[in-house]
Amino acid sequence: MENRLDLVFAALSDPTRRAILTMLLEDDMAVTDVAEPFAMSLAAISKHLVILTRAGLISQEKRGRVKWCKLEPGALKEASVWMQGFGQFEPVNLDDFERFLERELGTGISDG
Amino acid sequence: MENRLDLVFAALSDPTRRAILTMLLEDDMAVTDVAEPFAMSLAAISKHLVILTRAGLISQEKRGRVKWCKLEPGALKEASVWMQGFGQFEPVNLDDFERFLERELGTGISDG
DNA sequence: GCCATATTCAACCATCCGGTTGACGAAAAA
DNA sequence: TTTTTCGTCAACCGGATGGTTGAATATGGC
Repeated sequence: MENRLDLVFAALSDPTRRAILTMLLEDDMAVTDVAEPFAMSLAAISKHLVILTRAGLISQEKRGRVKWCKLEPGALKEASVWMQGFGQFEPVNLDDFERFLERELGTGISDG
Repeated sequence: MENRLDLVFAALSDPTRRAILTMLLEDDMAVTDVAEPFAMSLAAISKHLVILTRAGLISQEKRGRVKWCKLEPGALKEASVWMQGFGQFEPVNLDDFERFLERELGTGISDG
């Protein structure tokens, strides 16, 4: 009886996966290119992408032999709704977000 | 090298823990009272509360032999900021939230 | 046809997670 | 002081998670 919210939050709990989402904000990417900055095997990244896909956070489309990964930010909405119910947070500005991105990018990525 | 965000999202990925947070929205509660509606042991709930505490989502204060649990919604803010960066979601209304609460309360709680 | 590239699959490993039970310690009640 | 209540601890269990390596499966290029 696994909830969509379970899958989304579990997917977000890993810094590698959050970093992948962040990269995909920029543009769609092939699996190999997603894997490039990380100090782990392609197979490991492939598994992370499965988890993100199952959570609905990304979609993957194969064109030729290349599988493209695309961010699906809508899946975050449900989780965002859930969270905001607790804090009645004011709308967030993007400067805050960028600050967090910087901290995120400092962790979980080996080079780049 | 565990990130605060890791802990918060991991804590939120379990429906029992989300239900506990929802209960604490109402009021502070003793550990035994938190455990009461769930079909699992007190020890299991105690572990969940440790995880929520480490994530900063609740605080616990012992008065006499009773340990009180208190919601700390501020810990959600960082995670909320992170998430909103992806979707530029419009501010959420509380009707949406209540709808999700109903779905949440249908899972993970045995009676009540 | 043959080789290289892109990605996944399968097996394996160590660790973590969510639950159990039973023992324990501390505080309140009798 | 004895007993009950509150909550955690310790040991254990099965299954999930995050990583590895090597083989397998497409697809594209020469």
